[in-house]
Amino acid sequence: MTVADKATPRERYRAQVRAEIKQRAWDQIATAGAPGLSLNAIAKQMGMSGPALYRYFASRDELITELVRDAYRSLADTIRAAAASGADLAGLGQALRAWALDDPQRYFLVYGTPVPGYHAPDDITLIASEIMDALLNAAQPAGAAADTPPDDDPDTPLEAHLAQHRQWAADHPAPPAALRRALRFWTRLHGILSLELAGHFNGMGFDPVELYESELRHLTR
Amino acid sequence: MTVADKATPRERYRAQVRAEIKQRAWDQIATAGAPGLSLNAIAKQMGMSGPALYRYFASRDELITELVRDAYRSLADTIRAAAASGADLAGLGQALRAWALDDPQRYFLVYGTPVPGYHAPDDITLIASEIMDALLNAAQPAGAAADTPPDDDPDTPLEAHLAQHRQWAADHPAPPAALRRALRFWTRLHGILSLELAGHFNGMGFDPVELYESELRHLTR
DNA sequence: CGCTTTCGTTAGAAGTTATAACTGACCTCA
DNA sequence: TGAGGTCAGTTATAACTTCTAACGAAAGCG
Repeated sequence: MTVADKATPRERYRAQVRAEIKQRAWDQIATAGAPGLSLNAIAKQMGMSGPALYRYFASRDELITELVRDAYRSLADTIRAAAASGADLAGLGQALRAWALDDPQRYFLVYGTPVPGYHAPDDITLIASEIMDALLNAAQPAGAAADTPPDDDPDTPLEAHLAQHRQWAADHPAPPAALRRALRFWTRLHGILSLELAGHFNGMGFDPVELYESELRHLTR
Repeated sequence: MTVADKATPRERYRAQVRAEIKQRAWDQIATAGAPGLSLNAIAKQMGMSGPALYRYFASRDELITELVRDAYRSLADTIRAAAASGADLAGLGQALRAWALDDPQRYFLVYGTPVPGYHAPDDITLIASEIMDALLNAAQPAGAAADTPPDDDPDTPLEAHLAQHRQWAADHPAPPAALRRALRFWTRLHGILSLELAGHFNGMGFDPVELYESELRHLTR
């Protein structure tokens, strides 16, 4: 019994139409990118005339914001699910890559070029910090200081800085080394994924997955 | 004596108008991003009516492609200039960061979200490989195998793969270790810059430059 | 059954890119 | 110096886009 079943017929219909709009929006974005999204085209595809869509989304921006929210939510769920099934940092890396390759434009909706004026709603930044939280959890291994610390490249100046500037991890007990590790995980993997999905490796001849795996090895050694 | 001086008055005028169009296009992109670029608005700003611009650029896409080309050219020149003045890999990293921060939207024009259908002209990919070349030069230190190899994190599987898949560096004598180093330089620094310029570090409290410098230290240690 | 809410419609305003046809100025060349 | 061609910029127009306003009709609720 899903949520939709519990609502009035009108609400069910409304939810269904909204879902179809979003689905077709995803299709358009996948083939033409976010700037190629056209409300009019969606309406025509659905057999209704332009302005009808404004009953469901106040503006084109609101629709896109909704898609961004869903993309963030999807990524957060993917990461959390991987973490819940016992994946270590390397496992999270694999999950992240699979999620990115599954729908490149969805990845770019989250991590792509921002519109200068745009400011994400609070609930989206909340999801972002949820992702960060999962990363921080995985960044401090189970037997933390017990056995020989299998650390990747430590960096005292950076850790000193992070120790004093950790608003983003204020409510997380991770030590500076884990903060550093989580940040590197994020930035390094995003660097590869972003360039790969944008096609900057095309024609170079090597397989990006080798580079990705190599970075994962170093991050978790 | 610049190129403009040698041309006919008509060509000089034409070049000047083209330059002014591009300048205003940059201004628009800086404040509204690439999707916010409007040919009509530029024409009005310049005191002429819409279609006049089509004498100078065949389409909006052609104008943007021209801007992308200039952005690539600017980056390549910046990197080459740094390399020519004796900068090592870390120095190139500093130059790259300065260039990116100087005009974030210009950076995104090169490394931002791609339009799915778009394929860059050959001369642009040529500039890209020119950048890669400068990176490869700096990635193999002066006294390469002479003294104790001050290597960052080696990775045999990755280097083995790169040794056999080096089309992108076919005409460059750099050893696999240098290929790996150049690739990591590129992807890691882009990862940080991309997230920083997109504002993903906003409100986290730490200074991205610390992370950037830390990565540079590890890449060049 | 009647009232109200909501959905979808058409009409229209204000934009956009881009093309076609025309005018007028400049530049070259005889 | 005059004639012709080239080229810049114009207006008009088509085909789009987002989005608002006003209206009709259908569906749900008391």
